[in-house]
Amino acid sequence: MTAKIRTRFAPSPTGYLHIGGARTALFSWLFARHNGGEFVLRIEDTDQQRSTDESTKAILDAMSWMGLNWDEGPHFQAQRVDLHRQMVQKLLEEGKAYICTCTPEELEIKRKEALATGKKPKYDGACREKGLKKSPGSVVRFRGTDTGVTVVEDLIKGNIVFNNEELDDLIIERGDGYPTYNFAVVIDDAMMNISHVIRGDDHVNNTPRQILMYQALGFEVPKFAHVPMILGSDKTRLSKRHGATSVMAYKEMGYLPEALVNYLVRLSWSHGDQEIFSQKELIEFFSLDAVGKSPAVFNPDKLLWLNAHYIKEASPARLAEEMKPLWPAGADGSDESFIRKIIVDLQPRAKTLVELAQASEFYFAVEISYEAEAAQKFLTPEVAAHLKSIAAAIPGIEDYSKAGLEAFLKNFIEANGIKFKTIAQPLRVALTGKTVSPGIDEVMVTLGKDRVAQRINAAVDYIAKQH
RNA sequence: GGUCCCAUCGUCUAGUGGUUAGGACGCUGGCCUCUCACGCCGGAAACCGGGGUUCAAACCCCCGUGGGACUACCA
Repeated sequence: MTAKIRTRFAPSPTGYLHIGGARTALFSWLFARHNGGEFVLRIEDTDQQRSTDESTKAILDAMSWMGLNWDEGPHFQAQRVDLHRQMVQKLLEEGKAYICTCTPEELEIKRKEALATGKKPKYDGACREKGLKKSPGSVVRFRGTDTGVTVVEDLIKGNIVFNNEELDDLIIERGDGYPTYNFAVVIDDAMMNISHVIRGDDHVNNTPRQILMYQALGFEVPKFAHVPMILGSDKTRLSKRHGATSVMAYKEMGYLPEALVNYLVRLSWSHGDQEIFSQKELIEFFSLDAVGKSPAVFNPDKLLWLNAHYIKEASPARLAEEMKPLWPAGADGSDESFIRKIIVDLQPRAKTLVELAQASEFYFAVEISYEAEAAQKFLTPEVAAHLKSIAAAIPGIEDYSKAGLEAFLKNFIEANGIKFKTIAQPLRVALTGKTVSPGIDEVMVTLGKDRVAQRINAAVDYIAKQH
């Protein structure tokens, strides 16, 4: 029997959850779920300077919002330093690591020199054979090998071969006594029995050194899968310059989590020609075999399209819930059936929840303010009489439904010998103040008899005043 | 500079030796129509270049070119 599949997401709490990190987390989560394995969350907070509790919370919130639930954790790496130090000690005792007293300044000078003379800017091994003892500010380095090769058997990229001589003697314990990332990550992944390390491919160059450490420590080497990065429109690493990169920023802009998830999963992953995936389908279909090797450019337009799709598909009840904090200031959200109708009217037209909220303003308005051009063009004396009689007839309509209203309007134009076009826009402006809105009948049903009659009469008054 | 990775429409991608190179976003023509959306129908749009291998290469190999990552006492 093979060991249980365990994946992890290990963000460092130095900011918000980034789109790229979220996609990596999503793949990791899907892989675990698809295989009936476990997904663990570990916060890599060994950088005491930059890590904050606020960031940790923000990352957890974003994960939850996206529905990426974890089975274990969050573990905090900083709480495990005793363990890390024990392992450092073990390597030291076995001669697989050594003390180094080179200062960052010295190293920086050597690096620059090497670069200037066209040599490799790697650690020169100055302290390697000195057999130094621990001293204030000294660091511990992992002793590498100068011969042989290390091959990374990557589940996405295939085998990658590294010459060991290219690999630095990495610092594994810093001057402040804290472990460095490359060491802590190995210890933690090994001790947490992570079977598959799924992470961004910016880590591939670290992997051979990590493999050497697994071996030095006598740990089993996990499987690796390095997922390609997400790039901005100019094909450089996605950053703020390309727009919002924080997951929660998309929530605030009115995106549904399933839209973001669906969008992100299709970056470097595909399942034939399918574009729309439910979470269930994702878990069913996801496979690392179908993850591509090349980086993907983040395309906000497609994400927006997916969001519009999911808004259309969402149940009005669900949207009513999502919309609660978003309605325009002063809007009365207590009338549930009114809210529901507004949502149904606007659903096919809104690309984001924020857009839906903006488009809803006229429904709630106590008094309609007309767009100047709209009023000038459509609220004219010619249509005043028609509007007046429609307003007068509203209370008497028995079947006040979309169908009933259609019949009423049809009847009305025929009786008056006019085209529907003659009164459509004037009615729209009277009811909404704008020339663009959901269908007249839909708006009338949603607004209800009283508001409709009142608004049309207000328009009639307006016309009288203007002319 | 060194090491490593990558390369099909503008973008996300399907494709694993023989296809009219398919789908999606965006763009665009039309239909629907009370406006705007939605929806439907149609269109333009790609195999980075050069060498091989082969009867046959988008697919395999090599070399270029281009892009990216890493090269910290960050993760």
